[in-house]
Amino acid sequence: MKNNIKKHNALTDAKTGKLSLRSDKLINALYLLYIREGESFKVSVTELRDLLELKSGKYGDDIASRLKEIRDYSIEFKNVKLSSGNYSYFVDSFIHSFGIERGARNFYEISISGKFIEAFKQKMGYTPLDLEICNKFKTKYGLKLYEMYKRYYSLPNNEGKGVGKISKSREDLNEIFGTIYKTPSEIKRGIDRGLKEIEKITGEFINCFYHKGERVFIFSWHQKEKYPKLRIPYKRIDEFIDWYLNHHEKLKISSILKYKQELKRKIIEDEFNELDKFYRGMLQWKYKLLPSEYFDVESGKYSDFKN
DNA sequence: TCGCGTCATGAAGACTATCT
DNA sequence: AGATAGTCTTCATGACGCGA
Repeated sequence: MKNNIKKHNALTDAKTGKLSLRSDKLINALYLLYIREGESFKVSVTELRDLLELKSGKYGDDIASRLKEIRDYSIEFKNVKLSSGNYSYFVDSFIHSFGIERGARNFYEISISGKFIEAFKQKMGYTPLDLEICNKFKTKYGLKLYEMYKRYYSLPNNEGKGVGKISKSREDLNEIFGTIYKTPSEIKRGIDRGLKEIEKITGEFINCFYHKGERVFIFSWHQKEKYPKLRIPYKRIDEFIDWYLNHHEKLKISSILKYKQELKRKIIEDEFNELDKFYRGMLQWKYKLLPSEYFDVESGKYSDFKN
């Protein structure tokens, strides 16, 4: 079973740093259940234990107290628009309620606050997180930084292709971690521990240094190319497929959708033999451009152009 | 050179996970 | 449950740079 979850960015950003590490992980696990089961569900202690990848043992009391911790941890929202109305101020916590039915000690009845999730969804974007990886973290610095890294991983930036970058002030990081460090060096010690752990667990190396002038920590990392074999700009693919279908001798195609999907896959994997011929044709006839202006002989790739 | 703010560092003690 | 190793927080201290 693969426990991939999409954790909302706001949930990643939420000031959950004040919660203990296991409670933070528990939120991730509960969010997975929420996606799977809806707002209310019953879950066994054993299943939660497995989701948290804890060793076998009795965790009933421990998990119960953490559920209470999350239940009591409220977050403030300002100016949110919910289905129930517009609020200038709104306070809620992730767990709406949880209970243990008499005679069913090993089951929790949990109700997640839909309004809370809805309030979070005011913001854009989701961060895909792998619960199995998240659960390997032993330090909250590692976990919080990893969540941040995954969130910002492919964000475009000015540093040129292949590099991801994000800067955070000491105040930002104190909020993320739930700490009150007064100096960069103090917080850097935690960052270093966290980044070291990320490298150990995922093999991904993230660089971090303190920029004295701007008074921010700058995190940077190498972005792997998403489609290393693709030779034309990604955003031109659909346009090119249409061009190809319109300028190719009539094909007998039973499902145009499936045909397009397969063609796209071939283009991305660079298995489409007529790519150069037809892409050059499109450049020439549709845009009056010569491929020599946009074709890099060394890499065999076409760079993008205006229009 | 004095005062000021900023900072790095060590140390102490609290906390946590894990093993037996 | 107790021991232990590692993590985390906080504080005191002194260094550093900068402008007056």
